[in-house]
Amino acid sequence: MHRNAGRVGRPGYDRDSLLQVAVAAFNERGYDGTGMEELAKRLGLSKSSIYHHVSGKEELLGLALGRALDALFAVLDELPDPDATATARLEHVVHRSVEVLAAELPYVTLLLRVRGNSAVERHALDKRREFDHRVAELVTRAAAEGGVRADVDPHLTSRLLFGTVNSLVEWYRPDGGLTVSALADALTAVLFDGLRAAPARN
Amino acid sequence: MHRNAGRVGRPGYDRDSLLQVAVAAFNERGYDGTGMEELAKRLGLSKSSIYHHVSGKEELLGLALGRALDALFAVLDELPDPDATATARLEHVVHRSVEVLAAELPYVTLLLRVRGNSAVERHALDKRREFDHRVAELVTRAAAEGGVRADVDPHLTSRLLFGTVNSLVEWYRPDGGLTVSALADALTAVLFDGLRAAPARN
DNA sequence: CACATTACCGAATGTTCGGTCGGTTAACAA
DNA sequence: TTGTTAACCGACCGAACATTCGGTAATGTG
Repeated sequence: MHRNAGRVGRPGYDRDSLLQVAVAAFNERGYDGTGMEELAKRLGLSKSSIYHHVSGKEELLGLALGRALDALFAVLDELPDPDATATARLEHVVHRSVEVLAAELPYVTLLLRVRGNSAVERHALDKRREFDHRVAELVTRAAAEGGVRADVDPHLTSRLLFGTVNSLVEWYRPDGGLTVSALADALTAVLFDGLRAAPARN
Repeated sequence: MHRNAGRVGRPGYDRDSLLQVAVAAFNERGYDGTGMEELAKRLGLSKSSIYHHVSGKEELLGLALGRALDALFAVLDELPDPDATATARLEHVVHRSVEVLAAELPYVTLLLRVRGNSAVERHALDKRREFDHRVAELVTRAAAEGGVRADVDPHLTSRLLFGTVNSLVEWYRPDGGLTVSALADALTAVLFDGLRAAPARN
């Protein structure tokens, strides 16, 4: 829990392990519903000691949201196979997003609950909109090349797609016997080939 | 806004229109992030006047959650065509849930964000679990009769299904040019027949 | 051992929170 | 106009809130 080995001075928390505990609390009680007292109790620290590590509650939130956003944008920036169709690339982005969501579950969970009550939150919302926009572009290209059904608007498709992906944070727990890759496979299978489909046909 | 015509005494808010304003505020800033002062400002009332209509903030929440839950459970209790397959019934429940979600959007939105910080919230969570359980049963029966792909676990299917439906509250707005029935049709089409599918084949 | 460095704590700050209370104001009915 | 009913308000309360500050405790290093 306390992991700052190899440094000078009295040992104790580093920012990352502190952040981990804080984010867990934020996710359980909500950011506004979590007091610094509650964080202190979980950390086994006094309230005032937290301010030695971070400037305040809001910085904790900012660090968490930044981590989630970085991980998600990294998926979009993975350089695609130059020969791949937009449809294949879309499928890849969905698949990888599920993996990232699972790997950074608490941070992404917090990100998806932000409402815009402060500058930090509004910045995160802006970034999310940028992400959505880039996915919608990809869907549009996939629809144009005929890889995705034409009777549904690409923007709607994009929202359904990532609505489903994002909804995973509401129930998925990595220790529940369902592996990340199995989950990602099932999700892409259902979304791309349908619930009614016989074993896939790609 | 003030609608209590035909009664005796000084006119003013009734509980329903008050609730409507409160729930809108809760959805914008979060329940914990919304103070009674903020509610008073939106209502054009003083803080203390709110307590003339409801016992407190928590009753407001309880009324809203109850309304959402009643609407959702009513869908499950709609008596099915006795000849219908479980698959058809499942599709109907999904379709109707989208309609209810749209009709009671602010209340359902609030319901889906509850974290369990109080007795009222925990009761709502219990009810939601009951709802999920009844849907999962339906999926299991649909899978048993071969109407739904067998290579995905029914519980997972159920979660993906309602994950997608519930994610609508994050973006759907009834005034956005997309009608409820068009939305429900697109959603059921994508989920049951897949994103890749040519026009349906049921 | 002493020194620098880092981690931590108790007590207090001003502010905001949800909620209470006694009294006033506006409507309708008689 | 008077009585009844319901709606509303300003002032206030204790508790919880995030944050500050002066000081103390534990470590690695010389």
